[in-house]
Parts: sequence; C-alpha cells; structure tokens
Amino acid sequence: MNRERVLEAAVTLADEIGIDALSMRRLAQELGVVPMALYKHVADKEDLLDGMVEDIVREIDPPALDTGWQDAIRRRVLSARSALQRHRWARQAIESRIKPTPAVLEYQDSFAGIFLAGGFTPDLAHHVMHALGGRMWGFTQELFDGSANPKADAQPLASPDAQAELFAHMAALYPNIVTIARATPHDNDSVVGRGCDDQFEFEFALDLLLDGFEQLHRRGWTSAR
Amino acid sequence: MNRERVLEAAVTLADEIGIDALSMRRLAQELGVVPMALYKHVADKEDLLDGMVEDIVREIDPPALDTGWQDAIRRRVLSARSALQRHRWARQAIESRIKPTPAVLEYQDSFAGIFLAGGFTPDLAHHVMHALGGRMWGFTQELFDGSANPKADAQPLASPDAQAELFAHMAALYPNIVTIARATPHDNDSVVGRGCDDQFEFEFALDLLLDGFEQLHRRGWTSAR
DNA sequence: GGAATGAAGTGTACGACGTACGCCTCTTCG
DNA sequence: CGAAGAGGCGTACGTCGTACACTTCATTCC
Repeated sequence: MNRERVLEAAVTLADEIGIDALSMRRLAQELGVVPMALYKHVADKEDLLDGMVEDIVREIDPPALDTGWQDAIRRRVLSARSALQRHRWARQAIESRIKPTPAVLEYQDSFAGIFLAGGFTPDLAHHVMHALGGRMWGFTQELFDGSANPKADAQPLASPDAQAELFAHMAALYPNIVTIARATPHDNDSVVGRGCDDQFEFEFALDLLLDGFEQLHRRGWTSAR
Repeated sequence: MNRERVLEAAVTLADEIGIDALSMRRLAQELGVVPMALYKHVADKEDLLDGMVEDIVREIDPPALDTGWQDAIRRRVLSARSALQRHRWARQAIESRIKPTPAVLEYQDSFAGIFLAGGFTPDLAHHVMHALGGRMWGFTQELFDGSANPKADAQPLASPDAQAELFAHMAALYPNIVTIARATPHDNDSVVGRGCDDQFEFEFALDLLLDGFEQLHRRGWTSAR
C-alpha cells in the first residue's frame, strides 16, 4: 500500500458514498486496514483531500495547441467540467481547499499560458481569470442543486391536489420565479425543481464571458491603475 | 430565550470564531445554557445554519426602484456583497445549504422581478440569473482566499534569501503565473499571495456580464429550443 | 551472520462532536 | 388547586480525527 493506492481508493469511495460520508475510518475499512495505518501515507485528512483534488485535476485534458485562445479555453473548461461531473463531490472538495497544490498551480499556469499566448496582456489575463472564477473549474455556483448530495432524493411526490395548492402558494409568494419557471420546459414535475439544462446554462455564461474577453482584448483594454 | 436570540448569537459567534468552529456546544456555552436547550428553538444544526443564512439574506438592501434594471441589479449585488463581507463565513454557509428557505426565495424572486420589469423575457431572465450564479450573492468562487479561514495567518515570512529562492522556483515551474503576478501591483510580499483587489475583480466580472446581458436583451436574444 | 535501522501496520485512548431520550421546573389557565 | 405544556437540564450513545506507543519485518552495514 502506498499514497497512490490510498488516494485512488478514497476517490472511488467518495464517488460511491459522497464526500461527507468519507471518513478515515471508513476508508481504512475499505482498504482492509486499521484507521491509523492511513497516517503513514497521508499527513491528515486535509492532506488526503488535497491529494484527491490533485488526482481529479490531473484528469483534465491538457490544453489544445492547434487552435485560437478562445477555443482552447473553451475546450479546457469543458474538459474540467466533465471531470467534475464524473466526481460529484469534487466541487465541494475543491472549494474547501485552502492552499494551492502543485497540480492545481500547474493547471492555473497552463490556463494563464493560453491567454498570454493568445496575445493578452498579463494585466488583462489576470482579470479575465478572476472573472472566470469557478467556471475555470467547470462549475458554476449552483445553489441548491441536490445532485451533489445523495440524500436529496426525490420525495414521495404529493398528490395532484396538494401539488396544485403548492403551486398557487408559490405563485402568490414568488410570482416572478413562477413566471420564469413557466417559461422553461418543465420536464420535471416540481415548480422549484430543476427543469434546467445545466450544461446549457454553463455554456451560456461561459460564452458570454469569452465573448466579453474577446472584445476587451481587441480594444486593447487595460486596467487604469 | 427564543429562536431569534439563538440565531443572533450564532451569527455573532460565527463572526468571531468562524463557521467551522461553531458547534452546538460552543453556542450553548455562549448563551449560558446547556447544549440540549438549543434544540427547543432549532430542529438541528442544519436548521440553525438555514436560519443564520436567512438572517444574512435579510440584511441585503431591497432593490432600488428609481433606476434601470442594470443599475438596480448592480446595486443589489454589491449590497449582497457587502453583507457577505461583514460575515465571512456566510459564503461557505450559503454554499452548503441544500433547500431554499423563504428569505432566499424572496431574494431570488425580487431579483427576477428586476429583470422582468426591465423588459427581459422570462427565458432570458432565467439564463442570465444562472449566468450570474454565485455573483448574485456577492461572491465569486475565489480559490484559496485564506480570508475566509482564520487559521490562514500570515506565516513567519521567510528570509530574503529563501524568498528569492522560492521566487526562482516558482518562476521555473509556473512561468505564466509569475508573469501575471509581476504585472499586478504587489502590495503584498509573497508571489502567490493576494496582491489582488478583490472588489475590483468582482466588479470587473459583474460589469462584463451585465454588459453582455444588455446586448442580448437589445438583440432580442432567445434560446433556440 | 547478526545487529542496527527505519518504514509500515496495529492497538488503545482521548477529546471533540451532534443529538436521542427522559426528567424537572416553572408559567398559564380552567 | 390541579392539569398541561413549554423551556431548560443531565445523561448517554455513537461517530469522528488523530496522538502516542507498540510490533513486525525487510534492508543495510559491519
């Protein structure tokens, strides 16, 4: 057993039971070993999580070299997104990290490299990377997306009557939300439920930003310091 | 003692010691009461956190009525931002919520209302709200901003020699990051440290998005469904 | 060949944590 | 006055991360 095996087991275990249910004890059990044995390969739980994030980041495709910056960024981000979708816990794990680790720095560096190679000034490259924010990692901050949390199972689905009443209630309290919800295809049954196409929303915002970047770039934008 | 007092105490305690250090036991102690007493006013810890988030959301200014949508949104978002800056733990707390609560729904509803009143179709309003994502709450997903975590104190600050060596090391491994870091004013001493003006970055991205929204709106953009 | 070394795994134990469950002590009201 | 219910208390259980001291056991060096 070595660090690699521990991290690998942790990743697949987190895939199965979620990051909150992942404990040192549970992981040790999975590896057929006593809990304290893990500490020979991992400094503490924080270090374990750091390592897990590193593993995920390394799953992201390297940047494409044969295209313009805009396409390269776009592809890279979408690759990151698909990695994060293979491991639903990863968003939360990434957000909880406090110190950058080598793989993460490397990722950010190559990201910066794409912009610089595309002719961006370091100044502009800096700001656009901030603007991308979490989107650089393939996620937006979606509030209340139960998908990340396994215990957000679909509840028993109330009777049609109760559902109609709930709807009326919502419409009275939150008319604008209901207006918007009505305008979106509701494959799902609930009013508040996610009838949204996450991928579409993600690309919508991403492209909006990328186009904005392109305009600033063309205009030779610079921060007035 | 009542729910209100409990929530209020929880909020100020979290302001002081951070959200991770906030335990039911610690909170009870602060209120001069035995831990189990809290459970008469709060269903469980999740409920406590829900309530705390509600309190914070209610601190956000109501929308301005005498301006265009763009200004109204901008002001509201910046108001949310300042609320979240008064309570550093709030971002993490918000992100950890799983079910929307009334104050949160109300906030989102009034947000939607601004777009709709500004002439946005429900379709476009829907997508732009997704695009704002966490920015609607006044934060971007800043990775590794130790500010949220009190234990990320400035470390002893290595000797100039060691610092130069670290710098050379960074430059070798992460040339692009260093290039960018060099181009930004480094009030701070560390290479990786935050020499960034968070407020500027936030508004940069916000305005980029708002301008993008405006263009889509003018062009009568609609999702091709 | 035998002792020293060090890495890998074990066992026990401690101090947190959230909270179930039952009890007590008031206030309120008929 | 007596019943009821609300608010606070005490104890206890199971879980967590991990400190610390121990046993193995393979490798290395004389």
